[in-house]
Amino acid sequence: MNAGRTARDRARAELTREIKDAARRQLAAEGAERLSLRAVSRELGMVSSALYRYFPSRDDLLTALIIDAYDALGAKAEAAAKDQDDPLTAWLAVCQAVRAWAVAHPHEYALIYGSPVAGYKAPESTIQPAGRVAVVLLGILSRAQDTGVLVAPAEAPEPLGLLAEQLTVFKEMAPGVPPKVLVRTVIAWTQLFGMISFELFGQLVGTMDPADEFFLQATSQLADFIGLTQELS
Amino acid sequence: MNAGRTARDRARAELTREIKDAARRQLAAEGAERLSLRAVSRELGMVSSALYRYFPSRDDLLTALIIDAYDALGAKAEAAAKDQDDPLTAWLAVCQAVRAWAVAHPHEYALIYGSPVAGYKAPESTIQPAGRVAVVLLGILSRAQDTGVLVAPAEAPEPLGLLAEQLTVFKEMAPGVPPKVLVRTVIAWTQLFGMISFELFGQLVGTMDPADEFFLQATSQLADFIGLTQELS
DNA sequence: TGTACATCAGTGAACGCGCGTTCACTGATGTAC
DNA sequence: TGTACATCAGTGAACGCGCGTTCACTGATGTAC
Repeated sequence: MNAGRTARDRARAELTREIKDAARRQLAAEGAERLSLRAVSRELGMVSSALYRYFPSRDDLLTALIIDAYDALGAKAEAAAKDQDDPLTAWLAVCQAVRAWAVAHPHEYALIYGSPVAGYKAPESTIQPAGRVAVVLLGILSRAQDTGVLVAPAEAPEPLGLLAEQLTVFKEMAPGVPPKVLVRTVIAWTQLFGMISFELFGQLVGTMDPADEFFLQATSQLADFIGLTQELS
Repeated sequence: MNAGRTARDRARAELTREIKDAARRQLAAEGAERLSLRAVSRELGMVSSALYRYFPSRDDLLTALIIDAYDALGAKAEAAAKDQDDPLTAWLAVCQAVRAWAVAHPHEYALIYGSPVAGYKAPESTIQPAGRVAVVLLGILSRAQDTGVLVAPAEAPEPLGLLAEQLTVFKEMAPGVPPKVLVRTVIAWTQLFGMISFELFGQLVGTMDPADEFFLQATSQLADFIGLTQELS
């Protein structure tokens, strides 16, 4: 049926996609700061004002790219988690998947996890896609808890006060997981992206570069840190 | 005497400083991408071409700002370390100092630890200042080793292969510290900046923001992770 | 101490560039009857 | 099925802006004798 989908609608959807693709190519080549509507329109053989039929401003195009980037990364993370039954293996697979995507799309990674773009204020619509990787990680924890392979480290301190309150969101997403493990998960989460940022932004050059072994070692130790143990088979 | 220091020399040194200060103010207000020679010259009441007597290009001005930022941060870290005898306390103090500087100078932080500036290639002269914080952290480890408060965690795996080789640089800077502790130190190092970047770049909004307690908790656990124990008094 | 020359700082105009956004327009596509 | 009107996509010109960098210049500061 395709109810109500006219040729115009289809053309519009396709061109919207083409614009985003061209913008993404520029992003990959030049970085977010250099992304310009005029250059995108040039690549598409259109006049620059025509883009305003599709995106009301440069910022809106940026927002679309940001959401797409979060979604692309989130999808990779979700796929990696789904392929693995064992939580520990899943954890490592997700970390690898996140890094692999980042290495393959450094400018898109920088767009979402690097310094904020000058003069750009991320709208609310980016919040949900931004959380997808965290949701995946918490899901793994939750599963580990259910299957009994999550062994809360005895030496981890119990979070108190504000810190305990701030965990509320995570508690709902990973019910049953002890608060002290949740704190460590947040630590591991920041660690994961910290390493990737250091690698991509050149801080490891001269030391841990290439970072493959270091990354594997670090994410393994992190899994241990949060209490993910080997499945008893 | 001031041998050979003419009035011209002094004027030159002062104006160079004023240019950098004005540039830093713009950096703080607008971010690195928006930093422009013309705006700097305007603020100083000079004509834009006059700046070329001081910096041969915009990139050279950027390089100067980058080096200054690394040096400012490095100085804070060194000062924090020097004020503390106990390695564990020193570790926490350095982490706090690094974060405090970053929070106070978010755009300078972004300049050195955020996404690379488009079209800018950092020259070699930035490498040494960039390493100062790492040197401080390794120094603390070294001191802890000497005073016997460094207890290498039994469960930490021994690094092998490439990873072990990549530690060479660190081994020289912290002689005697076991390789497996060095690996964890690098992990902690990336963790430190990962958390700060997440905080400054807005990834913690809605969860761990404000991050004071989380940061303190995380850096404490990191100290434990690398094997820094309480001084026996 | 005084003079002649060299060095340097800052000026002002110009070059050539790219950008985001607006606006009145033409022609094609869609909708209601 | 055909017609009348409304909606939309894309054009082309223009506005107003800011940028980095070059260059020939004038006047002040420094140096050698």
